[in-house]
Amino acid sequence: MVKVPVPGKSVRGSKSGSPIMAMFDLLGRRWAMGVLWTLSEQGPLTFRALQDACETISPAVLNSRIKELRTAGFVELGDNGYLVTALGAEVYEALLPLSRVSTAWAEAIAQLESAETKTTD
Amino acid sequence: MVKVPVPGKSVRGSKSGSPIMAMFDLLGRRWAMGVLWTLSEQGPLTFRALQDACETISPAVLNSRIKELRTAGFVELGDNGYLVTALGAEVYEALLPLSRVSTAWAEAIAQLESAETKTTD
DNA sequence: TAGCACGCTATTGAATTCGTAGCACACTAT
DNA sequence: ATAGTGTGCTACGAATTCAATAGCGTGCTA
Repeated sequence: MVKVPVPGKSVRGSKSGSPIMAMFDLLGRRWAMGVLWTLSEQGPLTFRALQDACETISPAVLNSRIKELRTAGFVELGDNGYLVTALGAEVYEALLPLSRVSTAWAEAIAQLESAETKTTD
Repeated sequence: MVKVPVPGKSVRGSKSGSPIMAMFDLLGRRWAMGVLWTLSEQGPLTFRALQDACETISPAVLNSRIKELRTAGFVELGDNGYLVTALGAEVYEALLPLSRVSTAWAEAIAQLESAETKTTD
């Protein structure tokens, strides 16, 4: 039995189960976004290939996340391994802006650190 | 001492600390996205107001998330309570597409359930 | 001095995650 | 048939994280 957040049911952050809060509950778990991201970028991957791609994920957690993402309808198991569904691809697309911001974030931090080195310019 | 993922350092999913993986590590924690979302939508909120807005978050976790989000530079404490920074606002904007997808997701699930009721149309 | 609201911490127990080992199954080559 | 390999996946104990509640220290008001 897997406990997966579903929009419409009570989830963390919303007793009414507003879709965005259900999404946050589902994706706000360790590795959830990373697995979806990796699977979207590196095409169909077997369980072990996916595990390798995630570098440090344990099979237990990977299995949990896969079950959750499959229940949510974001991921499915094909002949060549796991792959994202059409809906999962949409989620991936929705994550792209976050990637852009993360780059800006990294640059902001890099500047902060170089500023520290020269005692605040 | 707070352990916050930072792009460039080793984070979950990437030893090299790729920005997106650092972002996933930071936002992929319980309530992280929910707090940022709530704060972005409901303007400056005091600690307790924010806690109420999140319905079921405990002060310990809220405090942790706030510290992490402040360290990341997404949130700051102003005169009228906590509010998102410019960078935090960008993250919120980047989360908007996810909100749209979550609605589509909710509709897909609603259809699945009504389909179940009438034994697959 | 007694309330009260603020941000926040301490504590204890539950839930989640981690890391490792290994199972059951299928396919292949010997 | 038997050994080897790769598959998805599970079990287990330890470590980490989270939850729920109580309460601290401060500043304000009366």
